[in-house]
Parts: sequence; structure tokens; C-alpha cells
Amino acid sequence: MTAPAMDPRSRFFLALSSDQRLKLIELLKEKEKNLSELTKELNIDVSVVSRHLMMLRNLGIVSTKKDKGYLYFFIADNRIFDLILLTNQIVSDWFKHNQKMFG
Amino acid sequence: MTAPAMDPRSRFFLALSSDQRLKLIELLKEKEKNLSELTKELNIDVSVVSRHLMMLRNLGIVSTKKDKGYLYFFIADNRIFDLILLTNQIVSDWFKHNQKMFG
DNA sequence: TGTATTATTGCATCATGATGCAATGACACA
DNA sequence: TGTGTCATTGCATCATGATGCAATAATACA
Repeated sequence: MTAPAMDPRSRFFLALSSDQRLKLIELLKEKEKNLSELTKELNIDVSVVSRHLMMLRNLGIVSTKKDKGYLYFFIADNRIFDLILLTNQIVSDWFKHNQKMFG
Repeated sequence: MTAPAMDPRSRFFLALSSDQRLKLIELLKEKEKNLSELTKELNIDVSVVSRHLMMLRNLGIVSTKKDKGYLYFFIADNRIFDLILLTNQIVSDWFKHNQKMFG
């Protein structure tokens, strides 16, 4: 199942299947930020952060705008937060229901 | 980022990041089915289908019940359909907005 | 103009998901 | 008890995502 043949929805979920990319989305919820700011908050190489952001950009989750020499990243579609919230609820309920497995 | 250390939400999205697993969820929307029935509808080995289903079970998306010698798989939490519907809308709007890239 | 900062990309390496075959276990039923 | 079906798991292989280093391109600014 290579990239271009993959269903866009699967690809979309794949973009969200990373702790660090979810963290990036969370960080951008506050306000738009550039690559350096975002890199300071995660503990990984700037090239990795850049690639994570590229993945989110390619799916329209994140957009960019140039301003005074900085490239600012921001959330392109706020419905992503509804999606993540609903996921939090589903996962949280599941964990409560199965606390024996994780307690 | 290995399995147990991964955020459950990332893991959840990972489970949805596969055409075939999304297809399985779709097939189970109609009614509960067993492994043989599901395997007939996808074009892959039964062992692969079993593993896909296991992944969905581990995240509480799919549950099972034994009945007359068959193991029936069914959707455990119907909110998964809300999630997928919202995703369809986001992805669809994104493609419309960028039709030049995909037309 | 020269230097430092910002962001991306090539490359190599490692980890992990995807797949199919074969073996095994569980179980219904003749 | 023997046989066939159903479902899972071990194993090997391939594809792909994750990561860090280094190089490059673009550009702000002294």
C-alpha cells in the first residue's frame, strides 16, 4: 500500500498516528508558530519537526504563511480539534471500561 | 516510538490508517460477520484479516462474541462512524479546495 | 557584502507495519 | 475418536515511517 494508491482518509489518519504530530497540533492550537519555536518544545531534531509539519501540510491540517523572514505554521481546519476531542472521548471510555488491563 | 510507550490516541489513529481496516469497519456497519465472511470481501489472506481485526479489537473499535462455533466481529462503539464521517468531510473539503493538485 | 538564522532535503540507519505461507489450537459434528 | 472448519500465531520478507547528521537554499540583518 504505497503512498499515491492509498485512500486519502487512511492517509489522513496516518498523519494523526504520531505522538509528536498530535503534540504539534496541540501547540498550534494556542497560536501560529515557526519551526524554531516548535522545535524547542519537542525534543527532536529540527529536520524531523520539519518533516512532521510537511506531512500535516500535505493533508491540509496545517498551513503556512511567510511573515518577516519567518514561516509561520497554523491550523488550517479547526474541525481537526473536534476530531481529536471525539477520539479522546472514545479512547478514554474504552480505557475506563478496561481499567483492569491497564491499572 | 514503540507500542507500549505510544499515546493511546496515536495508536487509535494508527489503527484507522489502513484502507483495509477502514473497509472492515464499513463491512461491519451492516451487521456482525465472522472471519471467513470478511475475508471473502477483501482480497487478502485470512491471516492478514485476522491481524487487522486484532488491531481493531485491541483499541475497542471492534468486539467479538462466540455463537454456534463462529466468532462474530462487530463494531463496539458506534461513535467510530461519526469520526469517520467527520474525516470524510474534512478530507473532501480539502480535495475540493486543492483540485488543481489532483485533477 | 558577509554572516547567522531559518527551513528543507538527501542520505543512511533503525523500527515497525503489511503480507502470505505454514503450523497450531480450538471446537463442532459425524 | 477422527475429520474438517475456524481463528490465531510464528516466521520470513518487503515496504515504509522515524530519526539524526550534514548539505543546501533562501533570506534577514549587521
